Amino acid sequence: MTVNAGPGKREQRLRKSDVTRGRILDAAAEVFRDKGYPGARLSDIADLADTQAGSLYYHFDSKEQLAEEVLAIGVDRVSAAVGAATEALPAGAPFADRLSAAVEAHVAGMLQNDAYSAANVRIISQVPIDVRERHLSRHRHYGAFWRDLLAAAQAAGEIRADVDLPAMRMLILGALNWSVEWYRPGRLTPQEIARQFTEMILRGILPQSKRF
Amino acid sequence: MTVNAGPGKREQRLRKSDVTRGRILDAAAEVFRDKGYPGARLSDIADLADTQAGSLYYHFDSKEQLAEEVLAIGVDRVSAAVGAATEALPAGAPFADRLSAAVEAHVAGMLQNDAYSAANVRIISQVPIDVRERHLSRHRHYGAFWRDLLAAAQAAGEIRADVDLPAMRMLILGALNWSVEWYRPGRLTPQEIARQFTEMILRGILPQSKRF
DNA sequence: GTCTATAAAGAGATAGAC
DNA sequence: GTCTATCTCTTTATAGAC
Repeated sequence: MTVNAGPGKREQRLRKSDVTRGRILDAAAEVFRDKGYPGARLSDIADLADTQAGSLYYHFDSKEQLAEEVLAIGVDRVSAAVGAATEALPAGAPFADRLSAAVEAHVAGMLQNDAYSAANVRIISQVPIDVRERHLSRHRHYGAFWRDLLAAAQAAGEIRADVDLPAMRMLILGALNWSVEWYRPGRLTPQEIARQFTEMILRGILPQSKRF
Repeated sequence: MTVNAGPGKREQRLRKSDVTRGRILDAAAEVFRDKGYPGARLSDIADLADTQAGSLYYHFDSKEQLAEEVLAIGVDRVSAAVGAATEALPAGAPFADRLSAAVEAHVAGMLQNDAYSAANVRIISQVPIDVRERHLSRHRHYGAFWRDLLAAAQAAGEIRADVDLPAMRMLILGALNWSVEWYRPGRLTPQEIARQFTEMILRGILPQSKRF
């Protein structure tokens, strides 16, 4: 990061502009998550960020650009969290542990961290086509993490050979992403949800006696 | 159904009004599925139904009412299809068969039947609160089918006792509903997707040697 | 940098002719 | 029953004061 002479003080000091910009982005993520892209009004975002709709345009060019940044942050954060969680495991850790760590980090991103990752899954299919296209490379990057994780595991004999990996990836990510639609704080915690999901994916739900 | 003297001909004959109304509903389901509730314009729906935006109001009071009927039809149809598929099985059919039939019927509703059920999952979280509340009883009715199916199976020892049933229901329905977001005709057919999902849920993905 | 005011466009909904 | 025209309201975006 380049040193910045700054407005009076030393370097490092956050400019007021950046703070406000961040507050607006946070608000946008929350509103997008709750109302979707077309349903989110700039006035909703401004209200939540304690400013006026017109003032947003000092920091952002358009609603589209706001969505684009929320999308990027959302996938980057969940990607980083999931990557960090799996890389923290010992080198030769079994697939079951890797899956468990990845699932738990992804669920946390959806349900208990900031709103960016949940907003991402909510609005990705609703934003204008050009925004979605510019977002595609980041999206694929995260998809590749899962593809690689599963491919390595199947190659190592840790996933049955007859399991279709794309279907498995969609089952897992679908179940995780859908949690945004139904989860409300109360019964199961995000960690418990992650644990239950991981166990079902690994072992299935049949009792020993019925396994085939 | 009451006999209707009709406009000239005998009873039974579909009135022109009903045909048009149905065409508009079909169009609305498709547009809602593709653009979400706030993103769908009445002009989009009118275009697809080969009529004018203003003409919709002869058949429907408002955009909300249109959404309400699409929601109702969507859940009723998938509910009926899933119910029929499971009831077609022999009386004491094992849980694996019941689950397989239910999953296949639900996936078909999402991916290859008309657009109503897919529209339902796309807009349910986006419609005005009062629409959602009026829809709730139908939604719960379908939810109860799955709750009962899983509860009976666990009571009969066909699902491990330590599986959390609400989590299992959300895993299954999440994976199935999310297919609306990623599926494109091409590689796997809806039937193959259903089969892969069912197998993973029942058996998990570990090879025999790694099972625990 | 942020505000207020307002322009410009788009959406749902209504009116009245046919 | 459907169309065209239009009303009204909302929303994104811009302009200019402070």
